[in-house]
Amino acid sequence: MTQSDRVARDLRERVESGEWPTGRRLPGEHQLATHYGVSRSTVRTALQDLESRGLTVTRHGSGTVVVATGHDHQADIRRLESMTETIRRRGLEPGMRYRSISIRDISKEEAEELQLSPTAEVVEIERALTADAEVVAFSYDVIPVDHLGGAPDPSEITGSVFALLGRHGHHVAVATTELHAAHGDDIGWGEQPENASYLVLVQNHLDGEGRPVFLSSTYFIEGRFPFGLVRHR
Amino acid sequence: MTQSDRVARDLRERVESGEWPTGRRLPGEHQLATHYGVSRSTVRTALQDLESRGLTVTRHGSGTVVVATGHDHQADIRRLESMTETIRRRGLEPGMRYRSISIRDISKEEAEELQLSPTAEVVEIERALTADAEVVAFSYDVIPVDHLGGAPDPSEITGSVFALLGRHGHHVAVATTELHAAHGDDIGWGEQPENASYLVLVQNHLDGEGRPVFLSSTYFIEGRFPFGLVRHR
DNA sequence: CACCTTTATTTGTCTGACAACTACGGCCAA
DNA sequence: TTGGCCGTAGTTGTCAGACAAATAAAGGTG
Repeated sequence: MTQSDRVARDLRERVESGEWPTGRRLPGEHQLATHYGVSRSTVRTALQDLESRGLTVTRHGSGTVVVATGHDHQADIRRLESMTETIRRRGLEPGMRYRSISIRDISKEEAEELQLSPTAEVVEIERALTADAEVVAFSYDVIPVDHLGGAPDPSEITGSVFALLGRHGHHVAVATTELHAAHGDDIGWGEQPENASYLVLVQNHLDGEGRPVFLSSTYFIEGRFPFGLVRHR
Repeated sequence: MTQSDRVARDLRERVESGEWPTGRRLPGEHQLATHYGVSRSTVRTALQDLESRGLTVTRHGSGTVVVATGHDHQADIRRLESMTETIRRRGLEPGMRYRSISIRDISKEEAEELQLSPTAEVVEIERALTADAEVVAFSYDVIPVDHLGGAPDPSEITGSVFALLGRHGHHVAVATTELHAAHGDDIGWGEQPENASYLVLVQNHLDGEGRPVFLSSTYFIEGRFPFGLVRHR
C-alpha cells in the first residue's frame, strides 16, 4: 500500500460520499498535495487512478471534474475480486453449494490456455454461488492439480478459489475475460429459474508474472446480480 | 494529445505486437525515458496507462511485467467509442439500417436520467448495426431534441450518434453502463436469428462535465461480436 | 543445504521550476 | 448593446535531479 494508494482511496471515498457531486471541480493538485501532506506527483498518480476508474476527467489547464460518483451498488466488472468479496461488499451473505468436485485429464484447449502439458490433471469444481441463500450464479472452475500441491483433499476445497490458491503460493493478479450471453435450462441445476438468461464470464486468471493459474466460466442469472462499469475514452 | 499519450500508445503497440511476450519484463523507466527522449515522470504516466488497461503489472523494486498482450481482436468493453469506430477497428465495414426515427414526449424515467424537464421532447432512433453487411446488434437511442438545436432534420441523422452530437457541441466523455443478458424473438426485427441470446449495454452518456447527453440500449447478438476485457485488482 | 548479509537494480516519492493550456474579465470597436 | 480581442491568473503537463524503499541476485557462513 503506497502513499498514492492511500490518497486515491480517500479521494474515491470522498467522491462516492457525494462531497463533490457530479459536475463539480475538485481542488487543484497543489491544494490537494498540501491537504494530504504529500507531493504533487503523488496526488497526480492518485488522480490518474480515479480517472482510470472513470470517476473523473482531468483536462490540461482546466482541472479535474467528477463525471460519475460510482456509488451505485452495482459490481464494477473491471475490478477483479473473488465472488465472495463481491457479494459481501454489497451487504449480502455469500455462500456456495457444491455440485461436484472431480479430478480428470486436462482437455487439449485447457492445456493450451493454461500452458501445461496435455497429460496434466485438473480439478473441476461445479458449484452454485448464493447471496443471502438465493442462487445468483453457477460456476465451473478448472484448476491444475499441480498448483494445489498434487494432493487435492476435497475437504480443503471450501470458500474462495482465490484464497485456496493463495495458500499454495499462487496469487491471482489479473484475469483475461470474455463476455457472453446464454439462456436455456441446460445451464445450472437445482433451483435455477425456467428458461432464464445468463451473463457469462469466461476467464483465464493470471498471476503477477503473467502465468496462467486457473480457468473459470461463471453464469450469472440475469436480474439477480447487476453488473456495471464506467466506460471512457 | 500529450507526450505521455504518445509514449503510452507506442508502448501499447509494442506490447500488442509481441515485442515483449506475456511474462516478460519491460525495460526500466530510466531506460525507456532515454529511449523516448522524455523524462521519467512522463514514462511513468504512460506505464500507469498500460497498467490501468490491464496489460501490465508494475511492482515496487521489481519492475513492470506484461500480463496480457491484449491483441486478441475482441472489443475492449471499457473503452468508450462509437460502434462505427469499434467495427472499423476490427477491420470490418460498419453500416446501419434505420427502422424508425421518431419524436415523442420524454418518459418520467428518461427525464430523471437525463436531468431534464418532464415536458421535454426526445428523438428516438431504432436501428440495426451491421459489420460487413451482417447484423451484429440492435440499438435504441434516446436524444433530447434540445441537444440537436431543436430542429431534428431526419436527413442529418446519419452515421455515428457521437459525431451527430459533436456537431452540436456535445462531446461524450464517459458512459455509465449496466450489463444485462436477454433472449427472445421480441428483440430486434428483420433478420435476427431465432431465439437468440443478447448481451445488453444500457448506457447513459455524459460529457466532460458530467452532464447527461443521451441514453442508449444496445443488444449485441451473441457470438457475432465478442467483447473482452482484462480485470485486475 | 539453509540462512543471513551485501550489493546492484528498480520503482516510489520529493522538491522546485518552467511550459502549455484554459477560463475569465476588461477593453475596444462595430 | 454586442461581439471579438487581449492580457492575466490559475491549472495541468513536463522536466531535472535527488533520495527512500523494495526487490532480486550473488556471495558468505553456520
